[in-house]
This record gives sequence, structure tokens and C-alpha cells, in this order.
Amino acid sequence: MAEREADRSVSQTVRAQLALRDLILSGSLRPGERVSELQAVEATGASRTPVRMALVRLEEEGLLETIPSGGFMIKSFSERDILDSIELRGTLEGLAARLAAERGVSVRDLEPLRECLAQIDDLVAQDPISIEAFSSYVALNARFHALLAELSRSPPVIRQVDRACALPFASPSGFVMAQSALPEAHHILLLAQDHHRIVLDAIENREGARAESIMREHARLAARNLRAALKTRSHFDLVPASALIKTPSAS
Amino acid sequence: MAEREADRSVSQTVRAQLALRDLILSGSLRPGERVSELQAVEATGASRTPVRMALVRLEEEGLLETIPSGGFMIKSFSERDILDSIELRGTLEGLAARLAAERGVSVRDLEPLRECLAQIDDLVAQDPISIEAFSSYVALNARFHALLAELSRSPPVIRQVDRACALPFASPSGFVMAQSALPEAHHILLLAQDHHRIVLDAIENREGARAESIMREHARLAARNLRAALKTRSHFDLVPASALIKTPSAS
DNA sequence: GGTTCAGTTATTGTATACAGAAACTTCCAT
DNA sequence: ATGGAAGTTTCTGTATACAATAACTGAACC
Repeated sequence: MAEREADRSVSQTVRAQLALRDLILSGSLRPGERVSELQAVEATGASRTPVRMALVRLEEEGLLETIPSGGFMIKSFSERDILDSIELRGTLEGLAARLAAERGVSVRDLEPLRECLAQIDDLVAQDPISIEAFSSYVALNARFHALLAELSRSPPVIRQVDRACALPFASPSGFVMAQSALPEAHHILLLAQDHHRIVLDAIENREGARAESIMREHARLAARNLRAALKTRSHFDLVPASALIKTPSAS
Repeated sequence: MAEREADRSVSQTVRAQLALRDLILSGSLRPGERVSELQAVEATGASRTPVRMALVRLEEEGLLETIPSGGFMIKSFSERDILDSIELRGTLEGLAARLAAERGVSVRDLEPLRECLAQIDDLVAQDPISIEAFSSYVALNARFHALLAELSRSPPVIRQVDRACALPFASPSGFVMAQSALPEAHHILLLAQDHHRIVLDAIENREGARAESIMREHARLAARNLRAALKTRSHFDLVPASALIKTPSAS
């Protein structure tokens, strides 16, 4: 039943996938909780078939896992899983940066990256950074990391980096959200910007090993901050990322 | 073949996925070729719904890609894509080895690995290695690499390593198959065994950086051999033909 | 002869019906 | 009251029907 004709261009499957992902990331569903098909059908408005396809895709994405007896449940991650996922992302981004440096990129290719950095600079200029500026930062940061991966010009590598960033807490901006409560937030942002600048310089100068190690270190900064954030705020429920953004005073 | 009535315990989806994967890996379907649902239904015996789910999973696995107008096609890889995938695997396996070393593993944990190595030693003892011994080697080698990834004790890392090994040409034994025609095949096997031994020693002695770099080098050996095999362009009967396409993919 | 448009075919995306299984409830017996 | 068993209920897995769209074929017109 076509109740709404919004977004007729996109398939029901994609729409269901987006809707369910938002539902998971917003924290409406707790880790370990079973996600019923009927419930998903009701939430998305699509039929069972596209919902099922969306669930399969989300499982491959790492947000869900199959229940042996049947169906899917929200995947739950230990603190170590989360930290390992960040290390993983750093490793993959390091590989991408090294490949970019070794293969060589033109100054023209670096231009959008530098532009992105400049915009971030504008944002972090204000010391007590506003909430709106913060979500802009998140978007720009994600964009920078995506562009960086693409510099490798290697579809397999880009693909894996994307996968690694799909987990909300492992995403390049995940730590930013988690750290928003930290007193030294501004200092960390500046440090991250330094990393960004260094990696671009390393790539430009074809210093592959340096580009790689700085990206690894960059991820470790994220891991450290996340750990600190987890320590200060005792609530450890998977860091519902978008929730942290929208409602900074949650819980 | 002859797995038509087997395993009624597993779901149709899984069976279809296995069957289709074999079909793709066997080279029956050329890269870029569209894989029709009806055709897949006929080949697997399952209905459209499980076939469709299997196709989605295989796409996430990297063997298929979606056609914008609808449906799926066999993914095609350029030579560089293949080499990059091997480098990627090496990077991930390096991470796994490093984590294992840093975290520390008991001698007991290493036992199955060493047992595996001993069995491989037995196989490579014969200089002109037989075909049967070769397929045993492939299985044992895959097992060793899988066990090694598990030493990291990190589900996210294990997961990604598995993914990276899913591509047939990037799998740890892919190069073995490709190199089977090479004159220096035996020498290469011995070299690979050296790598295997070294990485275990490094892990046992908690030398994380060494464990990591040796696994990277190990993958580069594979890449080099594959490149040599591609150059000579000898028989690729053992290697999944769909991988070794000569089409210089656009972009 | 080439190009375009229309009719036809085939294939995908979606919805739904059906069967089997797992979980929950209820009732009986110890 | 508690444990177990049977019935019920809900859910998933599978099959299939239907609709819309993309691809193909053929013919007519330029």
C-alpha cells in the first residue's frame, strides 16, 4: 500500500535499510535485542521482503547479527571490540594514506582535502565550540576521511575503509562525539587537525611510511579519547552516536 | 555437483549462497556478466527469495555488484585491484599478528598452529609436489591463516581478515594455485613456511612489530608470485578463472 | 539504409500466502 | 507449589503471484 509517495525514486529496500539503520544508531534498540521483522515492517512501512533484504545488508554491515534459531538481533560490542575497531580503522586508513603517497597524487587532487581542512579550521577557531559547529565538524571530518581514502585510488581499499567506518563508534567522528563532554575537547580538535595536515604533507612529499603511521596515530588518539569519555561518563551503552549529537544532555 | 539433496538441515539461503559462490569461483560466469535470478534459481533449486538473499550476501562479500538498473553482475577486477587486495590482506593479517603478540598467547594456544605447520612441512618435503599434496597444502595453509587471525582474539579483526580472504585471488592460498606452474614453486613454498615459523616465534616472544611486518612481507611474496604467474600466463586451471581477467577495467 | 517509435517480452522489485518451528502459556500431575 | 507436557501463538523461512520497468524486436518513416 503506497501510503506515501515520498522518494519514489529509491527502492523500498534502500529506504528500509536507511530507516532501520537510523533506528539502530539512534539507540532506540538496545544491543542484544531481537529485531522482529514485523516490528521492522511497521517501522519502515515496507513489506517483509525488502525489510528482510535490508536486515541482511545491515548484518553484513556489522550492525546486526543472526540469531541461530532465526532472525536478527542488535549486535553488541564490548569495550575492547570498540577499541579494536578503531585500531582497525586506523590501520586501513594508514594503508590508504601510504598507497596514496607511494602512488603519488597531484596537487589538484589534494585541493578538496585542503579546502575541507580550511573549513574545519574555521570551525575550531571558536574555543567553546557550539553544538551546531560541532555537527558541522562531524560532517566535515567524515568528508575529509572519505576523501583521504579515495586518494589511494584503490577500490578494494576504499571499500574496506568504508566498512570499517560504518560502525558508528569506530567512525572517524565517533570519538568527537564521545569526547564532547571532555574538558580538553578543543585541544583534541587542534591535535586532530595537526594530524590531518601532516598526513597531507606526507602524501604530497611521497613519504608513505610517515603518512601511514600518522593515520594510525590519529586513530589511536580517537581510541584514547573514547576510553577517557567512557571512563568519565559511566554509561557505556554503545555510544549511540547520533543521540549524543542531538541531545548532549542525554542521561 | 551432487550436492542437490545434501544437507537439509541448512537453510535454502545458505545452500544457494554456497552453490552460487562455487559457480562464480569455478569461472562458469564471466566477470561483468549479469547473473539472472531465474538462472540462479535453476542452478540452485531454491526459490527466488533465498536466491535473492544469497545474491545480496555475495554482493556484500565482494563477488557481485549491483547493476544500477537492477539485478547483479559478476564483479570484475583489474590486475591492480587484485594486487591491492593482497596488500590489504597482508595489512590486516599483520594487524592480527601484532595484536596477538602484544596481547600475548599461551604456548597451548600456539600448539594447533605448530601442528599445522608440521603437516605442511611433511607435504613440502617432496620436491616435485603432487597435485593431491597441493590441494592438501591449500587447505592447511588456509587453516593456518585462519588460526593466526584468531590468535588476535579480536572479533572485529577476525571478521575483517575473513572478508579480505573471501576474494579468491586474495586468499592466502590464491598465490599457491597461481604459482603452481612456476618453476621455483618449491622454493616459494619453503620461503612461505619460513614466514609462518617466524611469525609464530615473533608472537611467542611478544615482538609485535616483527610479527606485523613479516605478515605484510608474506602477502607481498604472494603478490609477487601472482604477478609472475600472470606474466607467464601459464595454465590457471586451479585458480578461479573469474579472478584472472585481462580486462583493464575502466576508471 | 538508418533511426525512431511502439509493441512485446523478460526480469526485477514488492507483496503476500503458507508451512514449519520456536517460544510462550496453560493446565495437569506429583 | 513446582515441574512437565500439550496446546496455542507468534515468528521466521520459503514459495509464488503481481505489477512496473527495463530490454528487445520489429516495422515504419525519414
